[in-house]
Amino acid sequence: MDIRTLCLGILSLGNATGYEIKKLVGEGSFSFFSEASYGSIYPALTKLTEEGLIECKEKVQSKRPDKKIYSLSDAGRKVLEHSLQSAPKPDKNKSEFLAALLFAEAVAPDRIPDLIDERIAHHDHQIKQLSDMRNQEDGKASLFVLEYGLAVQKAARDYLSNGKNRFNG
Amino acid sequence: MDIRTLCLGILSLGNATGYEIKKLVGEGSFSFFSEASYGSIYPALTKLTEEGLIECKEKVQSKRPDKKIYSLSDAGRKVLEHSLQSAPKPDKNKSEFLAALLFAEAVAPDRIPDLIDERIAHHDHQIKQLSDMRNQEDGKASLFVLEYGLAVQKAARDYLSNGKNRFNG
DNA sequence: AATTACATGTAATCCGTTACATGATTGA
DNA sequence: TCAATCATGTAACGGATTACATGTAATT
Repeated sequence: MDIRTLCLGILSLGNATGYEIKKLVGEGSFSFFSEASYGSIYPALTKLTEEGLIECKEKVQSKRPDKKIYSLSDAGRKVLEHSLQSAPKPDKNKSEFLAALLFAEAVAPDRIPDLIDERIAHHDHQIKQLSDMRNQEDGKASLFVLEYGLAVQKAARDYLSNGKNRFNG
Repeated sequence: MDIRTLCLGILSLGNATGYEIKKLVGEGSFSFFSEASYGSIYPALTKLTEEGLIECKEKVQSKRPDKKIYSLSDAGRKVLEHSLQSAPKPDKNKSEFLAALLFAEAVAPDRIPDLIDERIAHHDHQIKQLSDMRNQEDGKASLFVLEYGLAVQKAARDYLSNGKNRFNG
């Protein structure tokens, strides 16, 4: 999924500014399965507007910088709908943790228990974040996706805490 | 983790050619948490050799193209060891499936059950692959990582099959 | 007093994939 | 006979991040 479709999709859930989109993919409900930086979001929004797939309303603010609130147009909705007809491409998961764990066996085995403990803490943190978000989610799919994330995080944490003793002795 | 560290790490587990490294990250035990193409692997191996972090033995073959078998040098081992001391960077997970699921609610809700069924089939396939690999794994960490993958895949599949009915009615 | 949040945008740079180039051998 | 496997490598291209540029206001 390219950045353009990502923007269309996020806007299908509600109007937003570039800044807000960045927050969503950087820390919010999208952050555990997507990512993007300002350097890709802003140009994408400009281009989508030129193409008529989204619309832009400028909102002048006094105590804050002016905003550009984007919304999905009918044309954009159709394009998004069309994109969703084809099968999603397989996930891309890059995990330095798993790589480090694997490589540590040969060159730094003492490091493994720490690596796992830090990871468990990390999962706990993620689980807490997602749990907190759950109370704020609205849509069915939105909740479903968030709980998918929760289920995966919990499984990972449980696997690690049950299995870490393999490296203690 | 950059491509260089990835190569060092893979070579820490055993000697390999560029071709074999590509197979490992593309289909093998690494494929579910890492990725790389020939276009990045071969130049990386050349450069690591120039830097003395890996060594290269050319093996002339008659019925097959000649091979370059790479192995980790002592210097390379130290560099790898050092890399593993710092905390691994957080995972990067890109899932078109989750994005599609989320976006489908607004523009193509009828598509959701299919999306989920295809995903369950995909998880089943992955689980089978990983289970098959499990019997061939050797190292402790190698098995541990593979089973981590299995645990996560199973949790995802179970979550989806238990929850998909939310979108049927 | 200093940092974070708000808010947008561009240019340089990095990094990696895709496509190209080559060619024998084996299995379907 | 045709596709896939084995095997290495480069060049063009694309896409995204990082850093830069700017400035107010709220928070710590």
